[in-house]
Amino acid sequence: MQNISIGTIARRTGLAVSAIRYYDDIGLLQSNRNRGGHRRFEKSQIRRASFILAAQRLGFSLEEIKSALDDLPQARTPTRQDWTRLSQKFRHRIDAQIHQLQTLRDTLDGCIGCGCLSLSACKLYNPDDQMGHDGPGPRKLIPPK
Amino acid sequence: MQNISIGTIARRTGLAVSAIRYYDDIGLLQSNRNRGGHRRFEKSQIRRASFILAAQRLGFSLEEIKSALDDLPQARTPTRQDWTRLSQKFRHRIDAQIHQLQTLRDTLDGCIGCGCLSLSACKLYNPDDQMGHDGPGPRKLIPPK
DNA sequence: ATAATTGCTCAAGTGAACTTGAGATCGAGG
DNA sequence: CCTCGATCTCAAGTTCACTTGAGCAATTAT
Repeated sequence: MQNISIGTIARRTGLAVSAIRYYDDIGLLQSNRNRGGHRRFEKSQIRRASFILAAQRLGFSLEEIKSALDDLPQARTPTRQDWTRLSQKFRHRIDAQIHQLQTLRDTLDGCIGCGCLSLSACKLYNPDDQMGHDGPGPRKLIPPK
Repeated sequence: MQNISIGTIARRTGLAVSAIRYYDDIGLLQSNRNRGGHRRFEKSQIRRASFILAAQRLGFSLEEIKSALDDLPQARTPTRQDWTRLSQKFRHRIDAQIHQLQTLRDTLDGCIGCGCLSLSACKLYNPDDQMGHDGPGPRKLIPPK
């Protein structure tokens, strides 16, 4: 019910105003308009925006983040419990990523020992036997599991 | 001294032929031309290409990878020692990344407990007090330390 | 009441890392 | 020798996640 401006969201989250507008356009954030046509956000959108930032840091694409946020109730303002549930999923993702990196590190240790770096069979280079990829554009850093 | 074709490099590394050409164009890989104008690669370029793939998985940009590879001797074909040195730097990077994620995870644990997810002061959302960023384009996943 | 600031839209641009397509040539197998 | 697949070049297209700019309207501060 609190009506806050796009500038306030920007200040509170560190996002650029243009980015917030973009998120609004693609439906990642929700806003209403006042009579003058300016966006008015509910306070809970700050939390949402911050979540987006945190999720990006973990390698989620906006698309993925959007579908994660779809878990939240749209009818009512999400409770702390709703967020905790989401955060816990998040934690699993972090754990998975740490695990991936550890595997990579161990494999690299092996490679340093064995000098196999040139072999295309090396696990370091073929981590998932999933080398071909799916179209143009930048490659994803750590492939969405 | 071994002359291998672009297709062979592709098969051995899993890279698309077009990607290899691209890497060649930007100087990430080196090739000579035969009389017909076709690229001929030395075998050591396979190792180089594989390294590029592995480094990408860790979040290095091609620019960064290029400068890392500049450590290798250009005069002679890199020895195993040369590669081991490079790989060890690599290992540090992995360790750093794991560490970053662990910090994030611990912070998240704290957040779940304290319910602070909405606060812009939360460390999870302001991991580096470095929220403003530097231009257009996709955000980097895990910012280059 | 008037500045100064903030916000609006819409189209176009950006950077990374490639891919796609057209049209032509090269080279290995039969 | 001929053919078919591999390669070539060059320009243009693609995706993501935004930013920039122009031109104008609404809000807020004085």
